[in-house]
Amino acid sequence: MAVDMTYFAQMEEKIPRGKVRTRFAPSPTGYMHVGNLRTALYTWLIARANNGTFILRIEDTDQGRLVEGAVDVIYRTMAECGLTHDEGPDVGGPVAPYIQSERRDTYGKYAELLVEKGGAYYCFCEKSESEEDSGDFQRAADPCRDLPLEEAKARVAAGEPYVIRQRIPAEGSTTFHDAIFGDITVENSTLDDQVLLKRDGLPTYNFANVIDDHLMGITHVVRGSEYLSSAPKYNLLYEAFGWEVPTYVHCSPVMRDAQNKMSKRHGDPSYEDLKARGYLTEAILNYVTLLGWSPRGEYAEQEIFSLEELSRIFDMTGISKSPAIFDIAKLDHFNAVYLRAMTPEAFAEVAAPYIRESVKGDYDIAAIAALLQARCEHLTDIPEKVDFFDTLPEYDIDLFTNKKSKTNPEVCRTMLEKAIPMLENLPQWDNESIHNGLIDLAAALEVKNATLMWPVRIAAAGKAVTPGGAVEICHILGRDECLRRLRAGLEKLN
RNA sequence: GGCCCGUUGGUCAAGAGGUUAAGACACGGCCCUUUCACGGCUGUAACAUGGGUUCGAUUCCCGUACGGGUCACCA
Repeated sequence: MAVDMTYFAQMEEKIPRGKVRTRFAPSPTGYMHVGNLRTALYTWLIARANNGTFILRIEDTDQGRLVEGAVDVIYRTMAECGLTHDEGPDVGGPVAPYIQSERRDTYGKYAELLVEKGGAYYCFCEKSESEEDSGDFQRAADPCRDLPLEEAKARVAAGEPYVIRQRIPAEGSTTFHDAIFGDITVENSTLDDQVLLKRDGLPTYNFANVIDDHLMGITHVVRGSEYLSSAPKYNLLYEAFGWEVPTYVHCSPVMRDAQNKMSKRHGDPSYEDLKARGYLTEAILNYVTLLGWSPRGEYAEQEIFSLEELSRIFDMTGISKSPAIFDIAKLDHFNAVYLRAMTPEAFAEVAAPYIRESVKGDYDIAAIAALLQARCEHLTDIPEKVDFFDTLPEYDIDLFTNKKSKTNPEVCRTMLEKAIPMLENLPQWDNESIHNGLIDLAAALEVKNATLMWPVRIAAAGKAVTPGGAVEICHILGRDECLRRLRAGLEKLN
């Protein structure tokens, strides 16, 4: 059988060269795990930091695991995060198609090419499950390994079922280089003659990966460290084809605790879950980037980075070798930092829907948002904090007692008796007027500010802890509602 | 079990053969203050372990322990 070399030559010609090219190649399983997101992020950053090209490839060879709508989740998440791709199924590109199921024919051709080159062989053995864990692993001496090629081809032609296996050298060792882990050497005798092309004619994941990465001109292969052990086989494959080996960048996993990866099974949050829990995309990306990577040089002390900034300074040598435990408390901190850094207007805009969850009344939403900005770590904290605006909660008279403010029910009664007429007669109902009115009153009464402020705030809000103090709450409530509540509080004290 | 990888405070982490071993989160204290926050200051807390090499190792080498990964016609 003559192998059609023009096909391969054409494929080679299409490969773009001279620029860094990276790819994110998810299987469409329906979720963007935090670990996946981080891999996508690092992959994208490597491309951007090197003025390279970032490619999205969908690896859907496992038909059994397909999940409806899963590809959309990927597109949506990538777009939302700003991880724009230059080539992909939706935008096309010079080495299309970018969906593995549409590249099916290619793999078989390359598998046969590899057989011709001696790097693989036809295997007719039945798969055996029996000899699985027989203690120490010994590479099975496959009888088909030494079958004369002509004979093997004849059996193939006769319709006998077969797989194509990689021919691993029996002796020697293989060394490959990883950008993070350095040189790693393994004995070839510990490597398996892995299946490249399955009985059904479809490629195995490892094989499809090598073929696609080469044909797409990928220069940096970024992936999880679970593939570290199979990397030597990849190397051997590239060598057998006579192809240039890409730079490997293996990333250690994101863990939920010291011994388990983050996983959906354990209920660990995906990107979408985090969004639903009130985290900002920017905060998630910033935190996730730093989980397993740290900047060097002049940026070594910096922790807050925009994606744009990262895309300029990201340096893959800062990726760490050891696994990192995901710490939600630290994410909380990043989220809080991002919330506080927003302009009041921008914050009001994102906070409004959450405020509206519990505030239906006709209140100044922007004013409420202003109180919230420094006081929440998640947007989802908001509804509970502002629930007192619509309805004054039932509250206990004990709330009027506060040691630090030097208040007790009697004192509070006096304070409210004095505050109510003053507030009734205030010429203006704004923060400054209310503030001055109360401060002046406290001075006139010769009590500390807190002694007066405390009962006013308690009566106005009915809660021990509120976003904002007496002044702001009175203002937002409006004079009528505020006075109604203060009178009710006084009533309670009488 | 074989092979591969990893191990700096509770967490993320910087770091270098000689440092008072950064910084951030969390935690404690203080200040500010109209509650709570924000902000400011401050404190507790770490080089897994045993051998080498060296004048000197947390840093380099070897072993051990612990943890992870991998050993599919899954990806």
